[in-house]
Amino acid sequence: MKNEKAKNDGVRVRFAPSPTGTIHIGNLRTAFFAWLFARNQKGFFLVRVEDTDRKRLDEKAIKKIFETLNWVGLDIDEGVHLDKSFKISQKGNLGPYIQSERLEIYQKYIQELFDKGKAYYCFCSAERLKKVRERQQAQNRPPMYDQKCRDLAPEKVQEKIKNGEEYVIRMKIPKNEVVKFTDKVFGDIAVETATIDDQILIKSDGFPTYHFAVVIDDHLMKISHVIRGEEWIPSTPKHILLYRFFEWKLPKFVHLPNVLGEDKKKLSKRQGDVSVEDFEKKGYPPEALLNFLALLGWNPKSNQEIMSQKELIEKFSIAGLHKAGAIFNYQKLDWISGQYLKNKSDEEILEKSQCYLKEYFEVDQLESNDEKIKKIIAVEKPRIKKLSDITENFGIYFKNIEYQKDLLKWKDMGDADIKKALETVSKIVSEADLSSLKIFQKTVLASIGEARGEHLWPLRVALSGQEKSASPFELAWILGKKESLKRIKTALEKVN
RNA sequence: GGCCCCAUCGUCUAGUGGUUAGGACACCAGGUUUUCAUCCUGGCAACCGGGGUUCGAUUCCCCGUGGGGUCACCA
Repeated sequence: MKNEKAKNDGVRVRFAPSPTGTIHIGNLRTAFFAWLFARNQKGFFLVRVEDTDRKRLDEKAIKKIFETLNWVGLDIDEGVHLDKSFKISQKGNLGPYIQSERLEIYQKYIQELFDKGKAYYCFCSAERLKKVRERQQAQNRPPMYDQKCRDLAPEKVQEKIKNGEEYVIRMKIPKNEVVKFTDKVFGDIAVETATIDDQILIKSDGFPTYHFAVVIDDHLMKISHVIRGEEWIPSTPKHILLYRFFEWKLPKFVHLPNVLGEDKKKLSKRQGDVSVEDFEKKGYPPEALLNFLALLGWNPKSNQEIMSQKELIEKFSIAGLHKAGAIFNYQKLDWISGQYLKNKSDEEILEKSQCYLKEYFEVDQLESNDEKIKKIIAVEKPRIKKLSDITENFGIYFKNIEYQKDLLKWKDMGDADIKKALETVSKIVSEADLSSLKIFQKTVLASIGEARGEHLWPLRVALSGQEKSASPFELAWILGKKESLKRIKTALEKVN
């Protein structure tokens, strides 16, 4: 092993995705912060799969989730991951790390709760529960379980079970207590138990709910810091009560402020692309996405915003976390992404753009245009924000261009002036060496002397047909002498 | 509705009991020997409101307002 540095066993954090869909951009941020914290502290980053919702389970989701994790490059120390042959596998001594494989464990601990008188069977039907809630809401009271089964006589319970009645197992929330805890981000939080529902721990299908499984697993897997979204703050007291019932040591709680959409609501599908896959498809470099995400709700206490992963790890600290929710700003993402792209080699961009190129070209076209595409990348690089932008201007280079004659006009030039300018540049191009962009540019500039705009503008329009484009030198360099001369000729025909 | 949380430029944020309230994105203007992009320079732009504590509050406390989250056999 290369990593001979001793790890800090005191810091163990986990990312616990649910295989009900793809990874949400907000979840990725949570995972990234957990990962940064683990790496900063030389601790452990684990991944656990929370697949206790059998109804919403999506078999394909698991694979996708781990492919996404792979794409962004968050390496794990323990738990579930994709092995070298891209198969889902697990590593570590405290497994299994997939909750559906831990059912006996939950059984054991629910029994302990029964023994301690902290849990009870509940036979209430879903319909009854719904009615109770509706009645409460009609009275403007908080919807809560009315505790009908909480004090059922043991004989009665046995009888119902014997009769095959369906049941769930609920936790007995103590009455008239105040649960207090200190969140590393939000500070002290206190909640009265009277406002906490008798939470279901085991569902009628025998699977645990999140609230139960998360406490058992976090404890058994020696999680030191529970890092998750702020939407979990209201249920944290339930978890704390469970820790108390079991007499287990509490982990530290680190709740992260939400990532919001433009409407200031928790980012969701309604606001556009929220799946990490969407950003991958658009060609945002993963490092750029991560860099952007890191800046949402956290700041490095310096003015530097573009940071390598190494710098991010060095600078990360929970103290730098902000409390207020942060709106996801696409313009800033684009700027950061553009910064990363600008610093990439042409070769890397070419390699990573293959999927977009294949979308644009037939296979044989792709090969024959190889040299030209490389030149386009060199020229368009500072113009793109994400890799999928690369084919956006391909029309100029690979298709016939169309434009109005007037576009050729620079300032107050007349047709005769344009004609003269085009004839001049045509001659220059026909005699120039186009193999080197630099030399070509020098040659042209030297030939036209002071009269730049009146030569370069018509030339550029003749070559691009666009109001905005790369420089005429770059265009000619990409198009080649033959095509360039042909386009200039076409332009001349317009003014003749 | 109950409970919980939050509040600095449009957005992401820094910051302090006394500052010209700082940076970044976006936007605007100028420059970078034609346009666009890149790059550089400059500009616009914020402490939610009311009380209190204090010599002095954007900062500390209270109330209000606004926003958000949560109250499932989903996580």
